[in-house]
Amino acid sequence: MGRKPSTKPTSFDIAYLAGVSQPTVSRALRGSKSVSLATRQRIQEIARELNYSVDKNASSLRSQRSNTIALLFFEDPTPDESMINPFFLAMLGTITRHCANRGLDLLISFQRMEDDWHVRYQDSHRADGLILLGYGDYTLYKQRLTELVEHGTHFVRWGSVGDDNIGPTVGSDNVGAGRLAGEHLAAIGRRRIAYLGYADEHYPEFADRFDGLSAGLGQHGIAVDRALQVDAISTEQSGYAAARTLLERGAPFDAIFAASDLIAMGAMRALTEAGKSIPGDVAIIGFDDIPAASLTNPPLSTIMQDLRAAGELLVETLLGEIEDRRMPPCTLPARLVVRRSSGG
Amino acid sequence: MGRKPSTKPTSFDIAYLAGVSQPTVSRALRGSKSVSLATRQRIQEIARELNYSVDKNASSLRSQRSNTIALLFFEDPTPDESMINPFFLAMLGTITRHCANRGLDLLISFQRMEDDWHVRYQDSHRADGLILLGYGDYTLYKQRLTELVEHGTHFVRWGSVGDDNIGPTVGSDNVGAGRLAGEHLAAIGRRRIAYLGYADEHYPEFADRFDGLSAGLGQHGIAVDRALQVDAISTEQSGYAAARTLLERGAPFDAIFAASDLIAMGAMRALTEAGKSIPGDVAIIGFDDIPAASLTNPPLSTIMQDLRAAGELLVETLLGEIEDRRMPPCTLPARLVVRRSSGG
DNA sequence: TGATAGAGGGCATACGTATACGCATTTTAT
DNA sequence: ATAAAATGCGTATACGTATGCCCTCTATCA
Repeated sequence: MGRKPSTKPTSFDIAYLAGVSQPTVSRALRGSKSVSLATRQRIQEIARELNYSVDKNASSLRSQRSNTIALLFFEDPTPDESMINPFFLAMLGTITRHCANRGLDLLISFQRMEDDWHVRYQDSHRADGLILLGYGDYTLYKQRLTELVEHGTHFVRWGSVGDDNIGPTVGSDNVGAGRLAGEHLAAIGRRRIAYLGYADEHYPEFADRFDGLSAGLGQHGIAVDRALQVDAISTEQSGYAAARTLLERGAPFDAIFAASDLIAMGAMRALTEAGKSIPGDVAIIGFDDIPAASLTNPPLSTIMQDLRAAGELLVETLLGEIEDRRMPPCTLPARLVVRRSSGG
Repeated sequence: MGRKPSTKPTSFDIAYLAGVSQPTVSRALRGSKSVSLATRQRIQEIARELNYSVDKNASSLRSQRSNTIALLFFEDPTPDESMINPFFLAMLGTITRHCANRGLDLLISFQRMEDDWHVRYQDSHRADGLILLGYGDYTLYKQRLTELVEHGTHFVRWGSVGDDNIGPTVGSDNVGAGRLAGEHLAAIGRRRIAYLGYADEHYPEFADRFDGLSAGLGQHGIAVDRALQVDAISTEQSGYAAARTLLERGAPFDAIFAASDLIAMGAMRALTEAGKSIPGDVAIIGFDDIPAASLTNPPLSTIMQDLRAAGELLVETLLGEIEDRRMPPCTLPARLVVRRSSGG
């Protein structure tokens, strides 16, 4: 049945019909001022009639610009290979949308850390730049980032915004967000606050959140007890394990600030199993506001990041890198969402 | 022939170093048998040393094949624009992975139904074909699919596999899955089974599930009461509304089969508000096994589709279209996952 | 021995667009 | 009035690869 009857029209076909040269067609379709308005309109009209569309490969080859960016995930390997942190999946939505607004195509890959991202994407001219997402062990991928910088690859990453960033970085104000959590927990009368999540250089974002928590509690005269901090990465399993460790340590606590919602959800499971009531015995606050956060029992208080702004800023920052107009580092505000898990 | 080491190496540079012609380099790198093994290896070695990578644009332009496919979402507009059904997000994972295995790049867009997909992707040679995902109103996008077919666009869609498919379609055995649900509910002693979800041509997958349910119940001598069927689309809000409608109708029921997990979750909220116990008063089964399904209270029984096979089959079927070796339609088996919401 | 085939690789060219440059023809400035 | 600048467009070419065709050389076979 219905095969393409005629061959795809080119700019030469349009040129012929319009009685001009091919370069004029090219200029007209890109809206160049050096083609008279009348000619431009005539050409665009013909293009529309022919259902013409610019060949992306030829265009990119000639202009050395693909108007495409690649989105890559940089996460610690998990047992369930195909699981991506829901938070980043949500960010995917805002990124695709903003790319569409800017006329960019988006290439995505869920492959874990690879040696040759720059080769696979930038060097082959598939993409003009990369967006790197994920909560991964920073000490592990620092090296890789350094290589990207040295190679001159254009990229931007989501992470902790600080002075020692390797490459341009976009992220939330994790310290401020941690402070919000601390102040809220203090305000509802909690005094012995546990923190589940790494608090060191392996996960700088988590460390920032911990620092913010300390600061927030400090304002209320509460000191953080290091015995109430347990390392965890951003998975439900890890959160569960961390909470069990916390319980086994025996030090009393009446609240938990988890470095991510997945951790918080794992902790809730452990607490429930241990017969603790939430928020009666232990108030809990998570981080990210993933869709599942409002479905837990009780619904989880959490920190909501500005996904929309994040997506836009990532894309804009990357475009800045590509077009050689570096943007100043900046950090996005986050909001506290109080639900029942912290006695809202 | 002095080449500046600073600029990106081309196949000519390699040819010069290897003392052969550029076409030979091209052949060697693609593993052509018409280049001797020795020459091939020498060329590949040089390419590695130079960190050479084939220019994707030039390659695609010349060969008229981009080795890229585009993934597009076809869903009913929701108030929250950036939300994509979690089920399809999960499928995204298996699709990206299989694309990677096949050496394909994946372009994604969350834009809703557009008029010019074929123009934007296939006609411009950005992609060799399209994958269409989403639970959308079939009567609305039928027309669009027909246009794609007439235009000769290569695509495959996820949906209800039947005889009257417009374009190649891949999907689960929705009828069989519905039957599983029906048999299970009958087996645990339920007799008055409600169905939440469209059951007509607007949502053929949902209709298949309903038909399967009827068949499954029929085997146990139970007839479905049309008064216990309420239309719903795949959102939590719609599920909530449908359950409220069901309650208001007043007809007694002791089980609900929801056409999707989101619908089921909305229904659970409505039932809980109405003071019904789950599964005591009403057993519930959903469909999709989204991550949140195991987090509800009680955990939701559901139908698990084979996401891995789905991703692979979508990609392979599309490749079949592109390479002009059409694959026979086939349907994927689904499993029942019993959790507490159906008294497991 | 001459005809033949296959292996290995070069030559020329096409893919479709964008852009530096040049050249008339106007318009503006002097 | 004339030089200078602007307008509007054509000419020529480059982007980097893949492929059809042809040639050479050796091995094979009758």
